[in-house]
Amino acid sequence: MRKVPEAGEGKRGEGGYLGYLLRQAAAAYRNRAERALSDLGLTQPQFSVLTMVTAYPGLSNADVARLSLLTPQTANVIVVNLEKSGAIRRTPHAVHGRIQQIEVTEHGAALLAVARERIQALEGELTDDMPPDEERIVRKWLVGVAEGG
Amino acid sequence: MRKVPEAGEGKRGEGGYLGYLLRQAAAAYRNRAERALSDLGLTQPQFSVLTMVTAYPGLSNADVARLSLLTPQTANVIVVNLEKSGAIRRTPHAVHGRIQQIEVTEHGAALLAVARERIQALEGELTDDMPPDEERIVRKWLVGVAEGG
DNA sequence: ACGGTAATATCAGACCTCGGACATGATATC
DNA sequence: GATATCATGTCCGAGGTCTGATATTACCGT
Repeated sequence: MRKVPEAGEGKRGEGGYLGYLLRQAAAAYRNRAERALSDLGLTQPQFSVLTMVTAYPGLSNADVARLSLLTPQTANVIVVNLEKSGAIRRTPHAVHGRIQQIEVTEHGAALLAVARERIQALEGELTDDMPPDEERIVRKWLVGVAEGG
Repeated sequence: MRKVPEAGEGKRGEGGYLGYLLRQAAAAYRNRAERALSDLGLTQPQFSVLTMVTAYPGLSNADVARLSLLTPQTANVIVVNLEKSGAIRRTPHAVHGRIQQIEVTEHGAALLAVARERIQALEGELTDDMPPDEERIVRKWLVGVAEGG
């Protein structure tokens, strides 16, 4: 056979590109999250938007996009899929004719309650064997990267 | 107006879900990377695969999938797009009739040379104002998450 | 030699994500 | 009041990522 490194090794160990490690870590966590939510028919972004809309009822699609740091198009896809599955409802704004206000349905609230528990369990695994000061360092770094620093 | 948190704030500050922070950090970095490579017609995953194939010529699509921790289908999409743009070439394996071996073209090598510099500049920004021991903590955490721990 | 198992490539469908484009409605400027 | 500007929602296209499914080819045990 050819001499090829092991899966996950090569340039992908702790010495590789940080951007590469970041992408793989995010993909791996996303996989776990979606597997944990698959029987609920929820994806990770849908869980995220559902959480947000529950916390702040009446958001518009554009609001969701801004809060999620997503584009309006992307937010729209997620919102449409959540609406299709009956987790949320959209009604035209009373005053501003063009705005569609988003509300969580009872079905959506029930879904979120179950999903939240599972995600929090996964969250715990992320910091299981890590001292609090290290977790603080990781959080600070992630926020810094997200903000573009 | 309604009382709605600022973009990037709310549950998304340093106190929010780690999984959420991870997803946003990865998305933000990916955006920066793709903007840096956009005039080359390369995406972040394409850069990644191109780097890998350059390091280990003759890989098959299945090899790339294993090394990247991706599914063969996903790897195929990236490889097909790289082939379409002329950065790589696929030739049937001399012995194993079904395997398609991947090679970097001269065009691809030139592309990679330019792209690598830009990505390394971005890499530097990721650790700019961070002491080495913190970087080590972050790297260790990312690898742990990617490995499913 | 044969038949089962594994590996490879690939098709189809779904979702997330972006950039570009456009129409409509709200607001500000003159 | 007319016009410019901006916000909103939405359509289209491209790329990446997954599951599920299928055809072909290589390998191996009997």
